Amino acid sequence: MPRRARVSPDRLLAVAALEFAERGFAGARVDRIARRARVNKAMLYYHFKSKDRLYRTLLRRMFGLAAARLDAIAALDLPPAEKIDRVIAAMSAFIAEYASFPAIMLREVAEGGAHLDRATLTALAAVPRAVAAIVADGVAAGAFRKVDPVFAYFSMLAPIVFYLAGSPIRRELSDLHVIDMRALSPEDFVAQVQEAMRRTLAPL
Amino acid sequence: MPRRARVSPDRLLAVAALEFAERGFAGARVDRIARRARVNKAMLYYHFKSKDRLYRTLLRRMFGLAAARLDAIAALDLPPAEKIDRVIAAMSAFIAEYASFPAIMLREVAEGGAHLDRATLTALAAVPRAVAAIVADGVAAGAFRKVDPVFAYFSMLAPIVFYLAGSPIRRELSDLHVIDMRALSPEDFVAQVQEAMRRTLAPL
DNA sequence: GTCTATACTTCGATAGAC
DNA sequence: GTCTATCGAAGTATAGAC
Repeated sequence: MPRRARVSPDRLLAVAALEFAERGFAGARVDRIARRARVNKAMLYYHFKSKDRLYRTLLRRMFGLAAARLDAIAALDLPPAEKIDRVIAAMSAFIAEYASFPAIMLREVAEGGAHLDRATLTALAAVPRAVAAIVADGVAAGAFRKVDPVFAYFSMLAPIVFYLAGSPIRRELSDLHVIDMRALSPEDFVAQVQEAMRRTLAPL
Repeated sequence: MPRRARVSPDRLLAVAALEFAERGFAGARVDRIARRARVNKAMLYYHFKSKDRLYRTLLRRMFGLAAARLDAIAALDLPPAEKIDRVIAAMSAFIAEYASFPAIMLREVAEGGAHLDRATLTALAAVPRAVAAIVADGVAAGAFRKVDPVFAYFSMLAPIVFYLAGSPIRRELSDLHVIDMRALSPEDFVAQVQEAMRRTLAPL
């Protein structure tokens, strides 16, 4: 066993996630990622070839993990309303584990997928696909009223992603006494999204 | 009257909005803004001093305009539910006029307000403040159930901003035949958000 | 106010030793 | 696999003529 673990690509990716979430693709600095991961910059290039490939590798993995969890929920034998509840909880839990996810997602949507290749876009698309499938099933079974699955996807995940990605700016606004939006806890927020989706999807 | 209008800061800002929306602050290129506006780069610096100040000027104006429209709605003598309906329609109309708004908003939330000064953050905060005030009034008057105003703000505006900012990536996904999410029109989307908010806020 | 030319800096990427 | 040193491209900003 080596005294010090060999440089693990996983750790590099975790550090890169922080940098890309905070600064975006263009604002991220390869030097800074290397320094934060305490590896040499040349090592980073040895493992990932280029900044682009590092970024795409990170996103493919992140979106793949998120989609896998949603697919697992979709495959359960549960009432559609219960699945939606779990999807919301699962995304919130996923973000608690991968705190960089919301900012990266916001940036990538704004970016229009500019730096992404087909494989990465496919991984990204698996997230709305999983949610839309659950909603479509619920509508077909009469458990939900006739809503568009894409609308339902946006109205449950956009608030969560937006709200959680917005923690830094809310803190900034509070610190400068511009406006205080800290009263609502993330847990309460998620619970309110669940309640809102029950009402939004209920038949009648 | 001069043959060619003098370089107007307004036109520079409109062009800058496109560039910042597409590429973000770090990805935006001053050269490119100048070229797209068909002015000399030195001219741009003459008017705005620096990239930072150009960016802040743009954001202050954009958020100021949006907040002014919401404040006007808040001041009307209407039932709270009707105001919420109008807020959603107004934001959608605002984005139709200023198409760069959603992407810039997404990026700035992800960025945590890094490039913003106090005046710009104040302008930005006026948007949630206006919405939260309407919701709080509605709750106090018993027209809405007891929801958190910040939650209500995110659940009505995040889907709209996210969905409209996402047009480029949805087109990209369609073109590559990854997933097709074009069935839902922006008008239908907005109408569904209005319906969802009615249900979310209804007493009981 | 408007332009050309350029100074100065930062960054992504690689060569080459070990 | 890991490091030091550095190259070349690209970017922000300004000096100075008109």
